[in-house]
Amino acid sequence: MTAPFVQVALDVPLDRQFDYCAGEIPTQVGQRVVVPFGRRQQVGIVLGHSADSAFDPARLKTITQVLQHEPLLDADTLALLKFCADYYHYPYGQALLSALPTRLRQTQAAVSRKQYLYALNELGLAAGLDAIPKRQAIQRRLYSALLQQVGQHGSGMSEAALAALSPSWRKAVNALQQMGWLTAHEVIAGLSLASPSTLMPPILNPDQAEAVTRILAKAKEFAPFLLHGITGSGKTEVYMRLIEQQLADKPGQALVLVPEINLTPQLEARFRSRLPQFPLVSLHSNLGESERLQNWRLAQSGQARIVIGTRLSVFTPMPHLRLVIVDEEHDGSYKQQDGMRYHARDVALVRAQRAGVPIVLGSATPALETWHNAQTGKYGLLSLGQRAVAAAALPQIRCIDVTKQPLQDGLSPALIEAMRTRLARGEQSLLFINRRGYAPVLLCGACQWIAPCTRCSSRLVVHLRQGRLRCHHCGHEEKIVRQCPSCGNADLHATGHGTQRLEQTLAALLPQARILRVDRDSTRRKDALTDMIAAVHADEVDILVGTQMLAKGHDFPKLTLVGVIDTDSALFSPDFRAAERLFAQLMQVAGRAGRADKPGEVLIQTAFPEHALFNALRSQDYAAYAQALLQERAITQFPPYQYLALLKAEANEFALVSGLLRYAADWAHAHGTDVLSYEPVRPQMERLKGMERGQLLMQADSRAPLQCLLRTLVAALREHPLNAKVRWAVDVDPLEF
DNA sequence: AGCACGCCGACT
DNA sequence: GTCGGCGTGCTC
Repeated sequence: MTAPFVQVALDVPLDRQFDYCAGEIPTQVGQRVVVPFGRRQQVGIVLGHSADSAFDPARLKTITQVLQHEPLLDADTLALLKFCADYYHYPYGQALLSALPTRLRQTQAAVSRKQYLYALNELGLAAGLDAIPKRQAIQRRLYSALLQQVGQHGSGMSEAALAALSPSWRKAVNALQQMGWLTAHEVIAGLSLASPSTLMPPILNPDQAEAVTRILAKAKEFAPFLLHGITGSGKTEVYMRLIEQQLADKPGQALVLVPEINLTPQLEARFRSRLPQFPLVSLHSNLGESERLQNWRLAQSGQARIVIGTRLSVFTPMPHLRLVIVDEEHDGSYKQQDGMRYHARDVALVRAQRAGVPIVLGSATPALETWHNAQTGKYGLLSLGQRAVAAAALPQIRCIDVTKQPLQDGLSPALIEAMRTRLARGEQSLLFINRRGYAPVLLCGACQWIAPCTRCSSRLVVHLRQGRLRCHHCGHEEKIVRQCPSCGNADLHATGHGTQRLEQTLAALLPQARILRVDRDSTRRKDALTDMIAAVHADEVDILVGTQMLAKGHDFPKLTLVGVIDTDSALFSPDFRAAERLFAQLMQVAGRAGRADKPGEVLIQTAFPEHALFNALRSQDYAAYAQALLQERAITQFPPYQYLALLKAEANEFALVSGLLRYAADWAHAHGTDVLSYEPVRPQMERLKGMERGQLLMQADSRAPLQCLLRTLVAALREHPLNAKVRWAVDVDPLEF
C-alpha cells in the first residue's frame, strides 16, 4: 500500500517539512525529488510517508519528479544531520541540503563528466624534461610532476591534481598529448587502482606501536582517542596503520578529516602511495563540482574505501564506516562560521559514536576541551613522545626582550644578527608576522586622527606599494590621503609594521638577501603559493616574510631560523581563547625550524619574556601549559567547564539589533532555568560591512538546560516581528566572539 | 531565502 | 500618467 502523502524537506529557512501528494512513482525515504514550491520548482529530500496530512488536502501539490535512479541518503546520514540541525538550532531541511554536493541541490538530474588520470608514456619518458623549451614553464612543471609519479605506482595524476599546479593546465596537457607523450586513462574519478606499494612500511617506535595497539583493542566499538604528538612525531604513520587494519576486512571505510588548508594534496599523496590497495577520494573546496559529486558518490556507494576531506565531508554518507580520524583537531577551520555553525570535530565524535567505531583526534596542541576530556578519562590519551625522525632535534626557543633592545624598524639587533648568520651559512630564515600590508594604521601627527573604515569599526591598513588604504574586514579600498581630513595637516604617518614594511626594511638591512613575502596579497594569484613554496625548496629564497599561512604544514629542510615579530596583543586579548590559539600557533611555527640534520632556532620578540606562555613554549611543554590554562578556565567559569551559546544579530540600524537582543535577553531571563544569560553587548567589531552588530551570551554548566532554553528562544525569535529586519543566528559552542 | 503583491515618489 | 522603491506575507 503506498501512502498518499509524502513529507519533503526543502532548502528554506522554515523549520518544518512540507506535505505533497505522492505521484505515480513511489518514493522512498532519503530519495531526492523535485517539487513545486510557491512559484518555482525546488529540490527536496523525502523524509516520510503518511495516510493523512494536517495541511488542507485540497491545496496540496503533487511531486513533480522522483529522481529514482539515484542512490538514497541512508538513514544514518539523515539521523546525523537531524541531530546536528537540533543541536545547532538550524532548520533540518537546510542542514540536509547544504550537506549535499551543489550538483545535487539543483533540479536537474545529476550527471557527472568522465574523469581521466594522466600519465607519461614511454615516449614521454624517453623525451626528458629538456625536450620542452624553457619558456613553456607550465608544460615543464606538469612534466616534472608527472615524472615524480612514474616510479611510484603508475597511477597517474587526476585533473584536480594537475589543476592545482596551474590554472592553464589543460592547454599544457593538450600540448603534451599532441606530442604523443601523455596517456589518459578513463577512471572512476579518484579511484586509483594501483599495485601494492613495494616500499616497506617504516618500523614503528614504541609510542607509535602502543598507540596502534591500544586503539585496535577497541576496533569494533565507539572509542575516542587523543593522539598527542608534536610535528615529526609520526602521527600520520599511526593513522595509516590503523586504516590498514580497520579496512583489512573487505567493505570497511575510513574517514579522515583535515583542516581547510592547501595541505590536503600532500596528505592525499602520502596515503595513496602507502595504501594503494584502498581506493581513495578527497573532498575539498578546490574540487570542481563534477569531481566533487563523483567522489561523494564513490564514498556513498562504498567504492571509495578512504575519504580525505575538509569539514563538510564529515556528513558524507559512508555505509561501511570503520574508523574516523580528525587530524589537527584543534584547528579553528573545523568550525563552520555561517549557515549551520557546526564543529566538524564534534560532529565527527557524534558520528563515530552512532556508528560504533573508534575515532582518533590528532594534534600537537589539542583544544583545551579535548585535552580536558583526555585528562578526565573520557578519551583515551596516547602520547607520541619522541620525534620519529631520529636526527631531528627540537628547535631551541628564546625570547628577545624588546624593552631592553633598541628596535630598528621593529627588528631587534639579536634577530637581525641571527638572520645574518643564516645568510652567511646559506640557510633560510622565516619571519612570522601576523599583519599583512605595509602599516596597520595611518595616523595624523597633529590631531591623532586615524584613517577609519566607512563600513566597519576598524582601521584602514596602509598598502604603500598600491598607494591604497584597505579594510581587511570588508575589502573597502581608497586612495591614501595626503592631508588629514580632520585638521588639514599634511603630517600623516604610516604607523606600525606589516609584512610589506618588514620586507622593505629587510631589503635595506640585508641587501644581498633574496626575500620572499608570503601573505594573502602576494598569493592572490591562483597557483602563487605553490610557486613560492617551490622557490623555497629550490633554494631561491634566503628570508621568508609571512603571515600564519606559512605556519602550517610545509617542510623546508634548509630553514633553521624562525623569528616571531609581534604577538603581544594576543597575550592580553579579551578573547579567552587567545592564549590557547597563540600557543598552538607558536608551537606550529616552531615546528618549521630545523628539520633533518640542522638544528633550528626560534626567536620571539616580546615585551613580556617571562610570560607563562613563553616559558611553556621554551620547554615545549604543552601539558603543563594546558593545565595552567584549564585552572584559569575553571576559576573564570569558561569552557570546558561551562557550555556557551551566542546569539549573534546584525541589521542596518543598531536599534533593530538592540530590540531583538533585548527581547531575547528578557526571554532568557524568564525561561532559562539553570542558564546564566548576560546582557546584550557589542562585539569587538561593532560594525561590519555596513551592518550594526550585537550579541547575547548564554552559559550553563551542562548542555541540557542551554539546549532547552535555545529551543524555545529560537522558536520565539522566528515569530518575533523583528525577525524580518534583523539577521540573527545561534552559535552553539562558539569559537569566536 | 525567494518571489509575489502593494502602495507612494521622479521620470519618458 | 508609468517605472520602481522596498515593506509584508506566503510557500505544502
